[in-house]
Amino acid sequence: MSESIEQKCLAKGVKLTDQRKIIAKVMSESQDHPNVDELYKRVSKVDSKISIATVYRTVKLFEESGILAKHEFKGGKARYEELSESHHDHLIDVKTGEIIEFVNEEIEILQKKVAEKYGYELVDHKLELYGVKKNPNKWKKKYL
Amino acid sequence: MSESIEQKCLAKGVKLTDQRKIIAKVMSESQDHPNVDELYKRVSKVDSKISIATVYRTVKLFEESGILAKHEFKGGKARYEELSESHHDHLIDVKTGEIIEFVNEEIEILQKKVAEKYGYELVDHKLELYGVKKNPNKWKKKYL
DNA sequence: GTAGATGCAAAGTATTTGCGACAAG
DNA sequence: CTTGTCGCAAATACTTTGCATCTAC
Repeated sequence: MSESIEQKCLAKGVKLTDQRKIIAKVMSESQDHPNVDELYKRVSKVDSKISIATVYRTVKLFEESGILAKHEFKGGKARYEELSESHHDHLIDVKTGEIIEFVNEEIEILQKKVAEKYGYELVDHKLELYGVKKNPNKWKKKYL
Repeated sequence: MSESIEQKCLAKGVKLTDQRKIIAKVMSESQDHPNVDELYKRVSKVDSKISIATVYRTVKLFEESGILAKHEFKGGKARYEELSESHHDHLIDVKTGEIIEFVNEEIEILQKKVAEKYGYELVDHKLELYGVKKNPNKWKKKYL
């Protein structure tokens, strides 16, 4: 396993309070991409006295410290996930909201090239694919 | 030139009021990607009685009708642009906020492939590159 | 001990909506 | 005519902030 969020905080000089430890732990254990409300709910189960203001302040701090990634998917609330060493992008199922993480090195390279073509150094990017699940049972159509 | 926004409204059965005509015209003439506030300002110059609620309602309607594209660039307000037949993505200068439109067919194809790999049909996507302008005057560094 | 963090409630920002008056087809 | 739109102000949703208190280092 890689560095824990707590370790990252120490490394970046981010003061480790009880609240931050709890939020860090909850995020670490989250396999999905919770929004602040959802995160607040999960955190509240551990310590019900933590305020939502602290959750907002903490995710912002963690994001600025490169510990969490913030995503603003189409028409939804901001969602967060732990930033890992391996970069990935997202494929969102528009019907179910399910999120699939994927890596595509070719696209990464092409993005860099596009930026360079215009005289820019790529510092960040956002790639989101929105799709609907293909029906593998084509035969069903025959009965409609 | 391609179809005007007014023509598209007729084609889609969107009722053409004076307010919508003005908003359509202002958007057509905008070469940038205005947010609602900015659009409201421009529209107000033509008819100061138009309310911002109407501007919000109209851009939403136009977006749903496939007439305008809505963008939610990092940490900013939603911005709009006229949807043209030629799809493009955006490269955003993180220092100046300048937006460069680009087309990259290779990336488009790869995106489709990624979606297919996971059993999805791509219905939409968002690709935003964030960059800083490279300094072409490398010599400057010598004097720092 | 002190700079910075927290909880609370209030304020901010962006956007949506209820409603009576009004206008397009 | 009738259905949908407009302007207005109030409401909503999400996020930030001022302030007094508390805590990690």
